[in-house]
Amino acid sequence: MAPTIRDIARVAGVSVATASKGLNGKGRMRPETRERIVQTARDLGFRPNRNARSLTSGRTYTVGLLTRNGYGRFTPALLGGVEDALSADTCSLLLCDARRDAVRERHYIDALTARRVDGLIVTGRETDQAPRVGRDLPFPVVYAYTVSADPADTSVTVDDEHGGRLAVRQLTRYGCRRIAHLTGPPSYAAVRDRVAGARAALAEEGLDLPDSRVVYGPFSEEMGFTHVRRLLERDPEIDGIFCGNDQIARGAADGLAALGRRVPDDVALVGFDNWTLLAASTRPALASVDMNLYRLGRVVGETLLASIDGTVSPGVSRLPCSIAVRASCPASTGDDPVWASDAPLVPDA
Amino acid sequence: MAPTIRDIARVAGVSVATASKGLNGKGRMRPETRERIVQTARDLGFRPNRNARSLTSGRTYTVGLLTRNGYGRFTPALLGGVEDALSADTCSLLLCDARRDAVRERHYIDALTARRVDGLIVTGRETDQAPRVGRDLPFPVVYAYTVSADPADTSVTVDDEHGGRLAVRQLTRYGCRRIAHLTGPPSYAAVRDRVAGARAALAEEGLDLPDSRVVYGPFSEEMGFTHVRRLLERDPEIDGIFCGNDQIARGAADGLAALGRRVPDDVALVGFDNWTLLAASTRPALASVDMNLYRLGRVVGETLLASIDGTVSPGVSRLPCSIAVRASCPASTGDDPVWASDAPLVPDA
DNA sequence: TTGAAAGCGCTAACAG
DNA sequence: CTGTTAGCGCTTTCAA
Repeated sequence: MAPTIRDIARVAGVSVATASKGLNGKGRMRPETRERIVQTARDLGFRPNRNARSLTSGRTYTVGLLTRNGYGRFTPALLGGVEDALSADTCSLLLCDARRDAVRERHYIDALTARRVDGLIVTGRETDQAPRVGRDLPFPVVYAYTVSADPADTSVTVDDEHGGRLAVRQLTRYGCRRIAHLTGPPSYAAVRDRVAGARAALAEEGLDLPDSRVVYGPFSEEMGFTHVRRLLERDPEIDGIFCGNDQIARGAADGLAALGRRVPDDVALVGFDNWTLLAASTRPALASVDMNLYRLGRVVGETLLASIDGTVSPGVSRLPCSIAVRASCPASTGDDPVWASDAPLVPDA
Repeated sequence: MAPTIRDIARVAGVSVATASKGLNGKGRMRPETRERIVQTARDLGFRPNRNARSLTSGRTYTVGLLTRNGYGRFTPALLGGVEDALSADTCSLLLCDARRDAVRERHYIDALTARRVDGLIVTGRETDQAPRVGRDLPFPVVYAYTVSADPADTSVTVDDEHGGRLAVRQLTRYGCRRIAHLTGPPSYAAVRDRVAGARAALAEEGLDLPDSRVVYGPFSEEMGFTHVRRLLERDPEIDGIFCGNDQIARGAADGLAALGRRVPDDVALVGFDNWTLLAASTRPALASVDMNLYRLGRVVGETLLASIDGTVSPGVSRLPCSIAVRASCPASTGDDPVWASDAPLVPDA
């Protein structure tokens, strides 16, 4: 059995209360007494039972992380940020995966409640609004990446519109004038937001993105490969393509190569996600918008800690993206591309 | 404040002890009393405090998951399996990422000890032997994927040698006779084991894999792309390549295309990892060895539960791989490829 | 069938 | 400066 504070007290020849104070640096006592207590604890390998402590303190220093639909490619970076933010307050993370199942989700909420978590982070694979996780929960909740449908909740997500802007700006700075967009299903809020951002950035330059140059499809290489050909057949003047994610961009790069078009000289390419594994392996390497998920995680963690402290900040906040410049759309000279100062400490998969 | 069992007792008009028994279905009591207690608990939204309960029961129904070097591509599937296995015992997962830092690791071990976890799973990105996580820990530990250097510990990992065998068998069944191997750095145990498996399977057919046809390099597309060319220049008779992972295989596929060699007609290709996102997008789609990480996770979870129950099973156990057959090395007719019956419920990133 | 009391490991208010 | 006492929420003998 692990030693308890009573063992420490007995061996150190003091009362339990004194042992407690000694170990926690509270109260006043003779330095030698404290030293003796601490030393005894060390000798016996004493680890105070946090569960017991939380009984009186009311705080468990534990927060739940509920993912609604599995661990995706985005989860690791986010998780890293969350963990770093929480570790500032020595909070631990309790992991739950609801797997798109409302019953499972309810079950996990109950389990977390029974464990008296100090707070909860809810995450999901899409930025779309999702139903809130429950009502009148006995702890604060922060939605990460996914956004709660209830504006009274606190959500922190990515500014996809800004991402779209960045992508297009990179293309126009490189010199592209006739830009197309290959992207995912318009049912995704992220897809719609990126289109809006792209259009806004083009408008600033007096350019446009007509519907004829926007293609929606699955988020796959196949999609990029197939549609880049159709696009260029219909409109051979296209000189830049903003792709909705890196897989599409990779497919487009391969498709352009098959057509004999050079990247970026004939057609420049910008992807989205900055999924290094894919982006850096593409020939040429893909410039790509980075959602800064590590930072998102940090902000989410900090926001939750603030909520636990009672500082409430309801509503949706959207964090800006940055762009990783690579050969598929190099920086124009003398122009500083926006690039995250806080690069992820956690490399992506 | 959340209602306590005292509130239930008071409202239901019984003693705390009776309330406890009533809620837990223990002891004997008049059915109507029990019903009243349960109903009261429901009405007040009572959630028994598990931390308080664990004080007396000694079990926290919480296990730690310590990853030694970040969440990789392999983590999600493994995690899913672990979670499923543990949820059978309603255990929760406490997540920690040591980030290759011994101090961090020690810190997390202490934190988990203070939380009185019932057990610990240690995982890492490589199958290589790694130093054990600590000695005389007050809970059982199971190493997952990574293997503890101490044979007295319990480790569950992948049978890479078997994976190598499967890959080569797929190639020879398709008809390949002159096989080469493009793989990662030989410093990885996985790399060495796969080579050994490949050689063993070839020997069974009276074939061999001379050193001249084995190329070690980084686990990257670049590597596959570059070296497939060199390999075929030196030895144009090669008709099958076993690649150490899917990235290398993808690079090799692209390289072969650039050389004008058809896959699989001229050269068949088998990858490793069955990373669907990559393998299915390659043209042609990649046949690939699957490590069944979801199942590994399940077995790890079950092993840990067994250890907690006192059933000790020290040593290293290695789970077999399976192979996902795709166009780059199709199945020969009438031959049943080995394919996992327990496909991952958790799709990969 | 029910309840009083003790105790799990720890903290905190109050005396000594 | 140190110890006694009470109590956090729950379980578990043991009496009534």
